[in-house]
Amino acid sequence: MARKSALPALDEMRTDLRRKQILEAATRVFARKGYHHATTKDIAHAANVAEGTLYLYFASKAELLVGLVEDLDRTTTQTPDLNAGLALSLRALLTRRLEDDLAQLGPNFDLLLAILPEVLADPALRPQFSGRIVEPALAGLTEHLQIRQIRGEVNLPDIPMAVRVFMATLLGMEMLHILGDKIVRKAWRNPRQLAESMAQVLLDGIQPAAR
Amino acid sequence: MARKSALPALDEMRTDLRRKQILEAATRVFARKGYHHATTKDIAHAANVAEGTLYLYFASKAELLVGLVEDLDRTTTQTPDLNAGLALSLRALLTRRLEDDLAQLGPNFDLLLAILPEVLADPALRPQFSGRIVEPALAGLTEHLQIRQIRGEVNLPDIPMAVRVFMATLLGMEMLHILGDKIVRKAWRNPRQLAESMAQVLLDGIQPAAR
Amino acid sequence: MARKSALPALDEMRTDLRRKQILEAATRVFARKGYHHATTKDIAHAANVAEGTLYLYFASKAELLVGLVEDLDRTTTQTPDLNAGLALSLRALLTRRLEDDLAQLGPNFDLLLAILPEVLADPALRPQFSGRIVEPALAGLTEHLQIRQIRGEVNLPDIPMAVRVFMATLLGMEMLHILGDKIVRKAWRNPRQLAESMAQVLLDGIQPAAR
Amino acid sequence: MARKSALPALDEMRTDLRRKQILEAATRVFARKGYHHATTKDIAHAANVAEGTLYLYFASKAELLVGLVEDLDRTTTQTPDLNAGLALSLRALLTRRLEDDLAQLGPNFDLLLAILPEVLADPALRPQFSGRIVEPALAGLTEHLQIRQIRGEVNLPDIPMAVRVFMATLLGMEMLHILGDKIVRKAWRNPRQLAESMAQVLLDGIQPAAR
DNA sequence: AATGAATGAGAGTTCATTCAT
DNA sequence: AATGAATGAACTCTCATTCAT
Repeated sequence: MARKSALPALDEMRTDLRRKQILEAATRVFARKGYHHATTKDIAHAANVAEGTLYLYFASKAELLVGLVEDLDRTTTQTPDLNAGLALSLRALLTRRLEDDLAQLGPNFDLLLAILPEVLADPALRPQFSGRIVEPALAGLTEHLQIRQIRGEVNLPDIPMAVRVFMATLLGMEMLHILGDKIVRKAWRNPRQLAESMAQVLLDGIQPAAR
Repeated sequence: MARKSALPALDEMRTDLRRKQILEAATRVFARKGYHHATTKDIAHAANVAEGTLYLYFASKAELLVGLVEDLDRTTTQTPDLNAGLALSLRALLTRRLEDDLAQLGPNFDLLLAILPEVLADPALRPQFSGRIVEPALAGLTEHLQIRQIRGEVNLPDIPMAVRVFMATLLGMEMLHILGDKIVRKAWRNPRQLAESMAQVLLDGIQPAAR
Repeated sequence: MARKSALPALDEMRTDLRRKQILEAATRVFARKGYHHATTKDIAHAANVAEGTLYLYFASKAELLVGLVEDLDRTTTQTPDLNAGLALSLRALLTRRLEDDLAQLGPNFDLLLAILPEVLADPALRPQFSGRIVEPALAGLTEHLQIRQIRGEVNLPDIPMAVRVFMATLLGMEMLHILGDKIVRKAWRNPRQLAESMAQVLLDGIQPAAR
Repeated sequence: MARKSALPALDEMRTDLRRKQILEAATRVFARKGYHHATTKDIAHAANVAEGTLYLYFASKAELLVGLVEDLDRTTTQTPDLNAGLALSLRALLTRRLEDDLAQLGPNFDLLLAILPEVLADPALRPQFSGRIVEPALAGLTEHLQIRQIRGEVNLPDIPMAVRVFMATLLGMEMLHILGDKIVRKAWRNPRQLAESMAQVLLDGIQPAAR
C-alpha cells in the first residue's frame, strides 16, 4: 500500500542525521542553560527545527537526556582495550589512559556538563548513567589491575577500592573543571601533562621527601 | 498592630529558628526530589509553615539554595585548623582529615545531594559554591603542604595540582556514592577505614609490588 | 501551627460558592461551544477567575464534566417520591411527572446540552451518567409501576421495557429539542401541554379511531 | 506527469472506493475513540493510507463527519415507501417500520455512535443532521399518518406531536443503548420483539388493566 | 508575622494540516 | 495520486510568587 522510499538506507541515514542534529542542539542548550532552564522551544530553535519535530524523534524532553547518555555511552565506552596495554609499564599505560580520557572529555565537556547535574539530581537517571558509563569503566580497570596483580606488577590490598579512587579522581577533576577552578582549567589545556601529574600522584602518592 | 517584643534578641532567635526550620525542610525535600521537582508547596508543607511564610525568610526559591550553600559553608568549613596538625605525621593527618570529611558527609549527604546538582547545573551558583566551599579548602591544604614541603616532609613538584588531585578524589568519591556504587556505599559505612584506603592510595600510590 | 479561619463554616461556604461559580461558567461555555471547543481559558474567563484557580477546585478539565454530572445528579434526582403519588390516577401522575421533568429540563437544558454529547462520546463517562442519573430514575419508575400492576391498575406484559420506552421518549424529546426541531421547541414553551400530549400517546397509544 | 486514465469512469470508481475506505475507517475509529480523541493519524492508519491522503478526499477532519452524515443519509433514508404500506394495518406497519429501523441500527450502530455526540455537541452540524436524517423521516411519517387520519384509521389530536413522540422513542432507545442499559441491549438482540414491545406501548399505551 | 487562595506566565506536548518528493 | 516528515498554533496544566486578611 504505502510506497516506500526506493532506498530505505537513505531514509535511515536522514533519520539518524536529524536525531544527531537535535541531540547536538540539546547538548549546546543544556550546557548553556542547564536542563531545566532549557525549554523545548530553545532546543528546537537551536536545532533549526520546529518544536513538534523534536517529538518525532524523542518521546519527551526527558528522553533527550537519555539520548544524550546513550550518546556519551557510545562515544566513551569504546573501552580502549586496556589489556592490549599489558605490555606497557603500568605508569605508561595509566598516563595514556588518563590522557585519553581527559582529551576525550575536552570535546565532550559540554555533553557531560549537560548530563551530570541531571544524573545526580534524578534518581531515575542514575542507574542509567552508572550502568552504562561508570560501571563498565570500573569493571575494565579492575580486571586489568587484577591481571597485573597476579603478575606481581602491583601490590594492592584492595583493588576494587583502588579502582574507585582512580575513577573518583577523574570524576573529581571533572567537577573541579566544571566548578571553574582556574588551575584545573589551565592544566586541562595540556591533557598530556595533566595526565602525568595525576598519574604521578596516583602511582607514587604524595611521597615523603625522605623516601 | 505589630507587637514589639520586649526582648529584640528573642525575636532574632525566633527568626533564626524559623530560617533553620525552613532550610532543613528544604534540604529534605531537595534531597528527595531534586531542586526542580521540589515545589515551594512541598517545602512549606515539610517545614510546617504556609507557602507565603517562605517568602518572609527567603526572597525566592533560588535563595533557598543559596541559604543551603551558606549553611553547608558554616557546617563544613570549620576547616579544622590543619596547621595545628603539623605535629602529626602527614599520613596520620591526612587520614584524620579524610575521616573527618567523610564522616561529616554522612549527615550532610542529603544536603550535598540537594546542592551539588544545582551547583553543577547553574553557572550562577558555581562561584558561590566554589568560593565558599571548595576554594577555602584548597587554600588551606595548599598552605599546609607548602609548610610541609619547606620542612622537607614532602616532595611534590606541583603542590597546587596535588591538592586538587586530593580534593578531586574526595569529590569523586562523593559522586560515586551518589551514583550508588555499591563498593563505595559499603565502604562509606566505615569512614575510618575508607579514609585509610584513600590515604594509602594518595600517599603511597598504586605501588609496584617490587618496591 | 496554621492559623485557621475563625469560622470554618464560612470557609466552606466560600469554597462551595467558588465551585458553583466555576461550574456555572463551565456550563455556559460548554453549552455554547461544546466541551472540546471550550478551552480552560474560556471557562476561567467566564467564571471571572484565573485559569490556575480552576485547578484549585477541579483536578482537570475532565473533572469539570464529572462535577457537572454530579450537579445534574443533585438537581435532578430529587426523585419526587413517586409512591406518594399512588393516590393519583396513573394519568394524572404521569402527566405531572412528565411536566416536572420537562419543566426541570428547561433551566437545566444548557447543562444537559453540555453533558450529553460528552457522555455519549466518552465510554468512561457513560457509567457515571448512567448510574447516577438514568438508572435511579428507571428503578424508581419500575418499582412504582410494579405496585400499580399488583393493584391491577395497569396491565403490562413487560414493565422494565415499558419504563424504558417511557424514558426513551423523554430522552428522545430532549434530543429533538437539541437538534432544533421547531415543533418540539415550540411545545416545550408550555411544558404542561407537552406533558399532556406525551402522556396521551404513552397512555392511550396512537389509537385506531374505531376504538 | 499525470497519466490520464483511458477510462475516466474507472478513475471515478477508484476515487469512490478510496472515499468509502476512508469513511469506513473513520467510522470505526470515531466509534471507538470518539471524534475528538481520534486523530487523523489513527484514521489514516485504520484506512491503510497516509495521513496526507485523507486530505485528497476530504478538506478537513470535520468534513469526514459531514461525509459520515451524508453516508448515514444514503444508507438510512431510503425511507421505505411507507405509503406502499397503507394496505397493512397500522400496527403491522409500525412494527415493521420499527423493526427495520432497529435492525438497521445494528450495523450502523458504530456510525451513529460516532456521529451523534458530535451532532449534539456542534451547533453547526445539527442542521445538517436534522435536515438530512431526522426531518425527512418525520415528514414521511406525518404524511402517512395524515392519510390514515383522513381515512379514519387513527384519531390523533396532534399528528405532528405524535410523530415526534414516536421518533423520540426511537432516538431515546438508541441513547439507552449507547448508555449501556442492559435491558435495552438485551432486547436489541431481537429487533422483532423489541419492535413489538415498542409498538405495543406506542399503539396501546400503558393501559389500565380494566380496559 | 503568618496565612493560603489566587494569580498568570510559561512549560511540555499534541495534532490537524501542508508540501516537497 | 500518494506519501509522511515537518510544522507551529493552541492546548492543558504547573507552580513560584503575591497580597488581602
